[in-house]
Amino acid sequence: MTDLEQNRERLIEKAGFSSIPVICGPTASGKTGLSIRVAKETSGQICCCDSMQIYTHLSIGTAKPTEEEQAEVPHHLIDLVEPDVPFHVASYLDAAYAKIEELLSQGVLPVFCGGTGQYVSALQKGISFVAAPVDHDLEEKYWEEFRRNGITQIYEKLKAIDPAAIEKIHPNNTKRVIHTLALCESLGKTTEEIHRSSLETGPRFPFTLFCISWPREELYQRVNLRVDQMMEDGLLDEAKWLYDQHYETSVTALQAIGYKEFFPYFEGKCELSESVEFLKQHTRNYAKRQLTWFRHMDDIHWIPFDMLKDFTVKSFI
RNA sequence: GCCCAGAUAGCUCAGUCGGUAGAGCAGGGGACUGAAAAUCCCCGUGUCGUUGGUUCGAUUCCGACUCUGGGCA
Repeated sequence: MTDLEQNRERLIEKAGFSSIPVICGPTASGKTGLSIRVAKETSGQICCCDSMQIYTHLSIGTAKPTEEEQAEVPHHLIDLVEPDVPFHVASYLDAAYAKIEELLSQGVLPVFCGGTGQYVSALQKGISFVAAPVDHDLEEKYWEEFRRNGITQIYEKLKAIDPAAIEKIHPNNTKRVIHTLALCESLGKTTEEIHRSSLETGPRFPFTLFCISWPREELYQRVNLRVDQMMEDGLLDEAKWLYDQHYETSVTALQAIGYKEFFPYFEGKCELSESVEFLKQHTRNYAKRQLTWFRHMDDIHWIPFDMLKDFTVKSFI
């Protein structure tokens, strides 16, 4: 019996459902509200699946569930680390699997909710990341080389040790070229070998994915309105706080949409209204990229916006 | 009222020494195995303001008109 089958039986026995629901959707699609309803319907608790809500202090801009929402249903996998602590998919998976175990031991169904396609996908596919992290110095060495000589030699080097990887990575994608090269060198394997072994164990738990869908125009309107609401809720102070930390530029939290857009304003380089427009713009762009992830995921159930209020999860899980 | 500069893609603008045009952004599509709210790839027909003239041919040159900036009264 595989891990997946065993865990499915445990899930049924402990929580009364045969799979873990995952509420996906682009930003501002209504995931939080739906996940709370699903959690209530199943007496479950919510596990966030979001690469920015895991940071403390970043709350308004990341659309983290509010205190009131968290009071309705317990939320997990948010506020895991300070904004300057490195965090990534592998760290997320460790935390997620631990939390699932914890909830199951209490007989509680985890209800996942989030918009980070990479995290959702890693859960769904059951990707195992090897414990040894990539040699940071090695990666830094290649960045240094890139700054001196450009990407060509680095790209050729990757081509020599992993010709198949080249097929999938565009030379302009510096970040990925360098990371892949450092990864292959650190592990002494090709990406194909790394991918194969990462999928050997298969999915740990059965997940059932849902995605909320809106007509594009309406979704963008919702994004614009939500940004205005965030401003009323005090986003600017939160962004100022982050700015004032003067973290190193490599800190991931500084990439969060809803913060970086205000930095030029704090530096007197643009008007506040311009920052707000950029923020709306970037959020819309992001929503589109999220949809690309979800559209191409296997076995995902689409919930049209006008079916949202009648949606119940029981028949699916 | 006069003078000057503009008017070209949804926006900002480039360009065509006369042979019907292209960048950035926006928008659309896509990729994604330790930064992923990141990073990267692909997609450009639009009465070239209106109207006369010159010309085989005008978005391009010339005139008038309209509108928008700026200046002078």
